[in-house]
Amino acid sequence: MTSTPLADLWPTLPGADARPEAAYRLLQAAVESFAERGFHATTTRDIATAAGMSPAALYIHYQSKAALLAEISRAGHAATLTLVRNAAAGEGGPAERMRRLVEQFTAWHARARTVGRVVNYELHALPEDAYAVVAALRLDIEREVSALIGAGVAAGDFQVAEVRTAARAVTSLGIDVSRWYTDNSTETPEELGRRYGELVLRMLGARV
Amino acid sequence: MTSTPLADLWPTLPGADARPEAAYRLLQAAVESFAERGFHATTTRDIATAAGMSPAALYIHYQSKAALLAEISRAGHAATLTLVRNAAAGEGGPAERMRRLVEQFTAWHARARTVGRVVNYELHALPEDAYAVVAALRLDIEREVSALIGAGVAAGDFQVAEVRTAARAVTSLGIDVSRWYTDNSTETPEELGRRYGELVLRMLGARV
DNA sequence: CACCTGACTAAGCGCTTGCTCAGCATGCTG
DNA sequence: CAGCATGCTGAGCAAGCGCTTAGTCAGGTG
Repeated sequence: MTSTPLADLWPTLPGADARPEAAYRLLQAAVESFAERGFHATTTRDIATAAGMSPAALYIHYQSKAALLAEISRAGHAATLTLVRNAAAGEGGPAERMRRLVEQFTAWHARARTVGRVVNYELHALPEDAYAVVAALRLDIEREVSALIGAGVAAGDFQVAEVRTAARAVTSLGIDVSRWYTDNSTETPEELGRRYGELVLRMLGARV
Repeated sequence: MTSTPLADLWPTLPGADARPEAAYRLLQAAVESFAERGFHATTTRDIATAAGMSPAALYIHYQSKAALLAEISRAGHAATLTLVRNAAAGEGGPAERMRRLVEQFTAWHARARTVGRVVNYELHALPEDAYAVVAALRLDIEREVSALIGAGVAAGDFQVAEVRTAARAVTSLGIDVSRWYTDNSTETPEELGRRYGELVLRMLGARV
């Protein structure tokens, strides 16, 4: 049972970057398992069994268990950065763009919470080179949010004492959603996004 | 190198609930290791070596590796609940009490970030009975925050659409601090607490 | 038909894991 | 002094780990 929009991250249709259906099933199984039990508590047998194959088949599609994690983390971070960039670069003033950013950032972390957990809470298990790639993406995300808050302050739309602290708070709220959101949560991802958008604008001192 | 105030959680001085110095050293080593690598990536040899003994010595003081985790999680949650209760029950109106709660909650998650990480991100590794104990404490913490927000709304001091969502946001901000705060962070735990207190009051629509 | 390729499995290797146990030193008690 | 409890170690066991290897089989190509 998953509500993770994995197809958004890894195209299943034939194409340049398409991968065999078996490789896709392994990714899906790894995401669910890493999210539920963590990387180190997940065995290659868990992943392979959930994907309907023997453990050896995993190594035809991926170099190692860590390579699977690296691929999930990279794609998840890339998708998040794209989402943030699109929202921040859209139409409207800083407040309108920030509202859209928080709405989508929050909804994504609720909807794709399994990917979100792997992305945010399994960083320490990444091999060094994969971590470097991902750390750069995280920095870009943080900078994008900081820049938008800075623009709002410059325009007189926001009032914050410290831009970096405010940016931390905004991203924190979204990231932590992937930790606590469950299938039983009464709010839909979109409802939660709208409410968080409202809370964040007030937090930033926006005149609404 | 730790700035975790472990002595607050487990008394080292002689007394009713005092434990041998060796048991305390094991706790300290386990907290650091679980926080940095996670429960499953930590070996009993890691913990024992960091505490300056052989792996076998661990089992004189604790039944298992999981029992160590359970003790850390229980004590950490109990301390957090006490902190929240004291802040919420202090002097002043809802806004003043909420400011104090957020300041202390935030500062604790920055100062004791290693304990905080174990408390918030290693729940899935807890044995079932230990998890039940801890889940009850978490519910109490959430209820305490919700009640304070509810009191503020009733008094006309806060304006929030959904008390539960607002409570989630408030606790989320504090919890997530233990994920990102590091020794290199420029803000002291107390500074961060004050800034977060300010942000939260605005988020709750307090007239400040 | 023979031949090849690519996806896959059964079996298992070398190693690490959590944990146990026999034995040793220390220091308290009668 | 003997006797014993306490805190600990060195050695190592059974189980489970990530990953490899040899081989199977379906399907495409000449």
